[in-house]
Amino acid sequence: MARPKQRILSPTLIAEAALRLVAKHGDFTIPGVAAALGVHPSSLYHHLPGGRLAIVHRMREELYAGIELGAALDAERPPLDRLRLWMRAYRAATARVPAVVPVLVGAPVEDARTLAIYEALFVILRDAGVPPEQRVACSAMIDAVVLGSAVDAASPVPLWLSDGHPLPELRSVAAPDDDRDRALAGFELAVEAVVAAVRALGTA
Amino acid sequence: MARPKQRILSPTLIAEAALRLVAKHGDFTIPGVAAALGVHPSSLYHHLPGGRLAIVHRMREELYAGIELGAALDAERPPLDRLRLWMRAYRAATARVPAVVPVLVGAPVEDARTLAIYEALFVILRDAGVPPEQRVACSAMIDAVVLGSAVDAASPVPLWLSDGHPLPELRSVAAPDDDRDRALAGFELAVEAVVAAVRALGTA
DNA sequence: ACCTGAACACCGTTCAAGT
DNA sequence: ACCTGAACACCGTTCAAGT
Repeated sequence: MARPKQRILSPTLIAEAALRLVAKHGDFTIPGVAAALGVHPSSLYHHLPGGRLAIVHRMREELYAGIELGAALDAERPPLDRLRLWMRAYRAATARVPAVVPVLVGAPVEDARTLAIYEALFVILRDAGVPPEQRVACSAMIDAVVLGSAVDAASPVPLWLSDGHPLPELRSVAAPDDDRDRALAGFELAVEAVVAAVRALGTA
Repeated sequence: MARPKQRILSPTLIAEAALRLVAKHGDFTIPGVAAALGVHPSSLYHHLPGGRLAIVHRMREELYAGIELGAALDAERPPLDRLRLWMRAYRAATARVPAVVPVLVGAPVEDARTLAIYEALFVILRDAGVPPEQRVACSAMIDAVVLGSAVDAASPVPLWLSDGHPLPELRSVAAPDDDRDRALAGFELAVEAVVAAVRALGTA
């Protein structure tokens, strides 16, 4: 059975399997992905010769494939509205598999799909009047807020809050936060903070 | 030479060696740390029985040992001023070894030193009038901004900006940004955005 | 073209053995 | 108490061999 009758692998299948593993265990391994697909580890290299890094690239592409930029690209809308839409869409896509963020951080953005998303952000920043020299720093801030919020929404109460520490203020907030809505509220708060910062940059 | 005349290892030495490796190569390994200290990998386990995770905990502690909270704890000062000081101190400490952020993200905060830093943040948020249910989300936002900025300040121009992509807005900002000052300006911008958000939360 | 199976270098961890 | 050295399970990757 050296060669099967019909294809049993593809870059997409590999990336999806890896995403499932990350969603379940917080990380993935080559043998793990292979096992999930009923195949030997070395088989993966025929479809993604770049090895582990190539898989990570594909995971990002897969994750952001479903993103709906639509209205965020509409030049008729006010730029700050488009910024809100962009942040929400990006966050929602990330929040589907929040555990993937630490995995993605290790690899640079290279795929066309994700680059197009950032291109849209830079168009928005331009239209909002942000000076060119500030746009990279600005996008980094936005990135941090969006990815940070996505991770936060999925993580349970931080460990340092869960048992009796001698730090009164940390303890006092330990009780709540099983709530998904609250994380979302935190995100919307951050969105408005970012919008205010961008507005300030655009009018200065 | 099964046992040396005088101690050649300690948790602090191990953590410092690991930090140096991360600063240089972006990551560390147990054999790497051992080699840097002129010792065998298994020796490390006598000082940090928790293995790799314990080393990461110690690295965080070491990194934040030098942090100067001072004025950020001064109850006389306006809370929002203290928030600014807190963010700058936290960011400066992180920026000493920015490459460590991806390593730290993988391990929960458990050491007393770092917990005390977060305790201070929660005191500031309380004094600023942020309702208890919002404080965790709020601290996550602040975390994302601070750590994101620290990483950003040390990374070169993003890869996706460095060569000719067919994405005009991304290309148009490719030129600048060898500058450390600009990243700092981006951070100060983020600080003011966060301060505005916290102020809004505190007065609502 | 596509999967197997053996092989290699490497990492994290354990543990008996030395002093 | 503290370091050695051998050992084990595991991971990422390569490559000749099969169909």
